[in-house]
Amino acid sequence: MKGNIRVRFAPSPTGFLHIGGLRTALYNYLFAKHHNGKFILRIEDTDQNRYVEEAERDILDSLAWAGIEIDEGPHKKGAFGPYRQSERKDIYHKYADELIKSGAAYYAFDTTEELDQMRERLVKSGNPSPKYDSITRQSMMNSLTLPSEEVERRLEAGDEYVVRLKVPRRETIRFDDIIRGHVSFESKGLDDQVLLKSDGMPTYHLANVVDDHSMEISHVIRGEEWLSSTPKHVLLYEAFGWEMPQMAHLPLIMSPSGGKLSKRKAESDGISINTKDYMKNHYEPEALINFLAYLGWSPGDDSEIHSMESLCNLFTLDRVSKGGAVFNHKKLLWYNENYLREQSDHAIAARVKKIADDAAIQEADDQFLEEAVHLLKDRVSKIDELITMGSFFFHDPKEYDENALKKWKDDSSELVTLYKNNIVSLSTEDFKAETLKSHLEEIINLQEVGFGKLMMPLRIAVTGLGFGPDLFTSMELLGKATVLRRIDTALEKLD
RNA sequence: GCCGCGUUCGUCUAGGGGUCUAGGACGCCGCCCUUUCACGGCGGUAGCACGGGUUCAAAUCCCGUACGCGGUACCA
Repeated sequence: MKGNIRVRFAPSPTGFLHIGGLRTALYNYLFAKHHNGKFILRIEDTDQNRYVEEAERDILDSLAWAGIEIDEGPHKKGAFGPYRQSERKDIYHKYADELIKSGAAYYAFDTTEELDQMRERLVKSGNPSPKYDSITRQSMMNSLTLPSEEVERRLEAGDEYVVRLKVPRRETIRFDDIIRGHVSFESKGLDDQVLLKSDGMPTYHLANVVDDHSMEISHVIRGEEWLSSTPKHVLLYEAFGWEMPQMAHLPLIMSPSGGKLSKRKAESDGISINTKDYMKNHYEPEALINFLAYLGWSPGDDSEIHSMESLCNLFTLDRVSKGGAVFNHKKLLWYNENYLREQSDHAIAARVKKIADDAAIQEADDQFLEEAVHLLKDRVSKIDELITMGSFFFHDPKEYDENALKKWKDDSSELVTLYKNNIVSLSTEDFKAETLKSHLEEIINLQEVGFGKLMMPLRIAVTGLGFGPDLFTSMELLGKATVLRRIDTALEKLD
């Protein structure tokens, strides 16, 4: 790849950063870094109505959490600012004027009501997709139909107007997409897209072309939902006489039940849609990134686990697939387990202290916590599960797991009592996993029952659960006093 | 409806005319390990949407059909 690679991620601040948006950002970032290029963040805040105050902050936080570093953006000055479209209004106006002068665009004065009427009229006469096109515009109020004095008068009087792109009547528009190859559209299927809105803001179409050009963007990597408006952008580049950046339209992320991963769909499928939720729910950012990278792309070998750095090295656009990819939450969890397990007990313990809102854990002895983490971490998918599963290391069971209780049989009390009597005389130094286990074996042999007959009730008594880390090691960690106390309580409550 | 883009195991994917009785991963199932739950190890399950071409040969190329998705705004 020759020249300076510059790509941009251009979200509109209308809400929290969508997981699909994060993937688009990721692909842009990987592509940029692979080619030693720049990753630019541009805020596309041209829709005043949908603007959300906290959205920009959320985008920044989410990208930072994910490990995607911004080279230029609203908070990282570069030579091509400003990076917020709302701060570039005069630039768009200048270029809109240029288009009008060259005849590629025109003023239109139609009101919303008039447009509605036009559409209604066309639908009634059997046109299922009414357009403001080369035919329709002849019967509308615009600088193509109105006498120039009238246009002049209206503009001077401050009448509301929009600027529309004058789409040629019959023309085949072709372009090459890195992912999809040759793509072509007929101009007759396009309408005279509004370029400048009556509130003075540009639409996406104008703004994105002007900005990509003036920010010297080399590659536009965006979602497939933009594919069908690309011909309009082609027309714009042609009208300006600018070279168009290379285009790459990414496949969409789909919901397990089908369709674009929308808020509604995702929720009913039990999938979180905002990056923020993954942060809040303590996913490992590396896992999300790795998972997202593989959702629509693969390096072509059998590898699965890659750090961001490694992904940067491997990523190329020609290995992006064309079809939509279904979000597979179980695979995400699998990635999460991988990244969780490769961290040291020490590091995880420190993080657990931070995220736990349990005073007993926050104040726990580091050594003790680390040992607990060690016993637990192979059994959970996410770091927060460690806290719920390991709660018994810090608190006596308040209640006993309903499912586990099924294993508390008629003879359980008797067996547990025998075991208790057996270990009660153990000294603190002898209260070790191995010893605790051999004592249990002693009892079951004596009573001629299976291992589980005693082990399960004992587990319930000590932990309140029917599953978990190795019981004997856990008892050793808990210590004699705690274990005996819990056994007594259980005997009382469950007998 | 129209326009566009897609379609390999349930899911993510490898595959670019012969090496494909289609490879890997997640999931699921089984076995081993563990006298628990997991981890781990081993094995298994399952797929080229359909129909026509082209070719000695097609998952791979072409054309249709079906299905899916996207777009069709003074939203991005």
